[in-house]
Amino acid sequence: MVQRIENARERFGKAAIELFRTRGYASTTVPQIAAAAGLTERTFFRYFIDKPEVLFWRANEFEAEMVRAINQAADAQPLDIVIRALEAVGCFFDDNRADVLARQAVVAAHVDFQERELMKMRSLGMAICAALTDRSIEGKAARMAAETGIVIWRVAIERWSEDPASGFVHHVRACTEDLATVVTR
Amino acid sequence: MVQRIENARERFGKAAIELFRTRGYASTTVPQIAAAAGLTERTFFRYFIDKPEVLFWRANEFEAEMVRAINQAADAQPLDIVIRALEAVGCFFDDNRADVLARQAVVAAHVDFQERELMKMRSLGMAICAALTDRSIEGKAARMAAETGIVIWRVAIERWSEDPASGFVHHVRACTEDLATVVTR
DNA sequence: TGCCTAATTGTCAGTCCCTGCCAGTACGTA
DNA sequence: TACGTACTGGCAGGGACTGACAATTAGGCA
Repeated sequence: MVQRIENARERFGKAAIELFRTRGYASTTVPQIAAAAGLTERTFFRYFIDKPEVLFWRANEFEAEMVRAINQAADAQPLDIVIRALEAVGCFFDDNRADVLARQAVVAAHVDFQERELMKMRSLGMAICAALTDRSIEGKAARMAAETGIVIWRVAIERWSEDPASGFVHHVRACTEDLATVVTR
Repeated sequence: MVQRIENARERFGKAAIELFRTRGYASTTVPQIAAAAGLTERTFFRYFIDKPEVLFWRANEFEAEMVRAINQAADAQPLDIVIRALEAVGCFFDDNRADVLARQAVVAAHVDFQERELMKMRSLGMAICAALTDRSIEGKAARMAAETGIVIWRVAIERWSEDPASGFVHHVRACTEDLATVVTR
């Protein structure tokens, strides 16, 4: 009766995004997701701390990649290190454009997901800041570079979503330019 | 038996922050908050869309003040307009330091509140961006100035909380300096 | 082969958040 | 008086989430 399931996390994730897309977030219950994945509600809550987390567990892996990219980057000004790391990791978007857009559509349609996405962004910013200070970059500069990097990241993703022609790196650089223009006056 | 209550929102708010502070967020139930406020659970959910919102309903008033300050500001570069508005509105912090710190301690201690705070920040950023474009500031510059303003705002509040000596405006200006240093390299 | 342990899943009961619905009360207006 | 509007209480119920315990599987070891 009880048998071990391979890739339970992925199965929950795929079932959830499909149900959220077709029926909406609020009218999809956790038991429904579990049934579609061939598991139970109780098991769902063993893999995810709550309902929205089912769409965000990959973000943790992404954060680790960003930290690794910062550690491996050549010495430079703080913000340049962050931007290079963004460019290095961001190729994922160009390679998986369809999946990313589908997930973004679901996230954009439900407040619960937007809240969670903001928390992941915050976590990413703190991780970037910590990685910079580990490179013996002064605290205030590290913090500002991390926060600025998150802003560039967010706006670049937004523009990239609406522009099928240009790659992600292009938008990162364009955003950096716009930011510099606004800040230096 | 049923009598109209004056300032129900404020009563809920005060009762909630006191209970959250003493017993913690998770172990404080909505019926407990309602009882402490002399009202019922059902009425609580008529004033607040959910449990965390009881600590954030003032943020909406604050956002309106920011928009007003931007509308009334003299012509200048986009980011300067935002920063002047922050300085104009931010005196509230110096005037209510004790209350602000008490509320911040509760928010910092519970994830639910941090999520909600990030959403309010996002909403504030969008409102600032809209107010700037209403002043016929170009879209990309408005967006970047708004996002940058939010970063300055967040970091300035953080530093202000830990520094009883300096006023809020001082930290806004210091953050702006740090940001310019990081961006211009 | 058989036993033991750890890890995973299912089952069940229970708490809390939040909502819909109906009834009761206060207040203003005609 | 009659009526409408706004506010509140009470009750029932669904859905999110947790704790405790049982059942199954996988793997190590004698």
